[in-house]
Amino acid sequence: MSENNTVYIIAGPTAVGKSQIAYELAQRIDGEIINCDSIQLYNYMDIGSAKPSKQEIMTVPHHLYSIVDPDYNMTVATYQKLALAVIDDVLSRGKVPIICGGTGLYLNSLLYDMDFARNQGNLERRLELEQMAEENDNEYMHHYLAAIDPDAAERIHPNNLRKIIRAIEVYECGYSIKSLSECPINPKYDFKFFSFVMSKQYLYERINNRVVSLIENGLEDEVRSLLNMGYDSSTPALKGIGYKEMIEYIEGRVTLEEAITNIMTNTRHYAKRQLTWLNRYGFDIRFEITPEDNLDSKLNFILNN
RNA sequence: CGAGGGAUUCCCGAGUGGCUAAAGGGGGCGGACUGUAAAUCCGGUAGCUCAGCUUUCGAUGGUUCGAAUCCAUCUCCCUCGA
Repeated sequence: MSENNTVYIIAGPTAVGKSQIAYELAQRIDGEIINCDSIQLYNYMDIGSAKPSKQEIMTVPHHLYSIVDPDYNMTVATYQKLALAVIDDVLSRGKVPIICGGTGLYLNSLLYDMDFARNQGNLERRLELEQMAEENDNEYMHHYLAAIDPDAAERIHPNNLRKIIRAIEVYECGYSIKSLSECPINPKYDFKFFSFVMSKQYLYERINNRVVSLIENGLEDEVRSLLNMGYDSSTPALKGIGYKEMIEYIEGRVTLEEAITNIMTNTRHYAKRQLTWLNRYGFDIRFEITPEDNLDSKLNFILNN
């Protein structure tokens, strides 16, 4: 319908207020929001993952929120496929896609022309390799990788078992793990990539407040009901921040107080990793939010860039 | 009041005469990252004019060539007994 291929991206660390910005932006530019948060993809995990409210979801179309159950084996490749399809669908209807979320790798899968189809891997083989890693040490596994795929081995730290195993798995499927630097930007879209950051002090204050409100909003009940559904700490999604700590509390291994401080600490760590990740881009349009900024100042910034 | 135990770097916690600015963990700080990514992993972390010097192991004084480690006194904490 239109040859406009503009895709907005609202990125930033957890708790900077991305969802709200995306929501307001969508209303101004007739946009539709596409989730780029690995945990918000899951059903029944609304409070802990701080999903947009039902009210917001009813007002503006939100895509890829609550689309799989907590035990679903999600991967970037799947996410990429789903998200690209949604982007194209939104564009085809003449609306503006607004990607919102803080999962860096998932964001990369849209921003860059990453071809996951060629790097498949093999789950069964992965289990064998994990077994092999248990019987040997990290160094052994790293040597093993170095023998077959020296380039990958050079890029992966000897202690990063998970990545070593993945690289071996991929190599045995006839491919090689690539480095992001080999990947061009996805030429199909015209990205307007905004990242919102904050001073550590301000961000951490917001994180702490948010954790308190998650608890007040019923995080414990949400986690209990997930456990009642049969999910447990081994379920992939329940390893998310807020969930794993609450499970420890519910199982009596820590006090509520401890669980809360653990959630705060882990969220801060996560936010720091996100900030580090964002620094890699260099082509994002960055807005440093201060306590004095209101929604309008953020929106005007986006609309004027 | 009597008998024991303890005070260690931001926190927890090893260390019982030199190899100790002090293990390990946590936190804080920085970083990496193409199929679990809210994951996984890495590096620093007393100060300085930084291969050298200065300050640090409750406080003060002592023994010793040399002390977080031994001795004395003091302060605070814990346990048991009155």
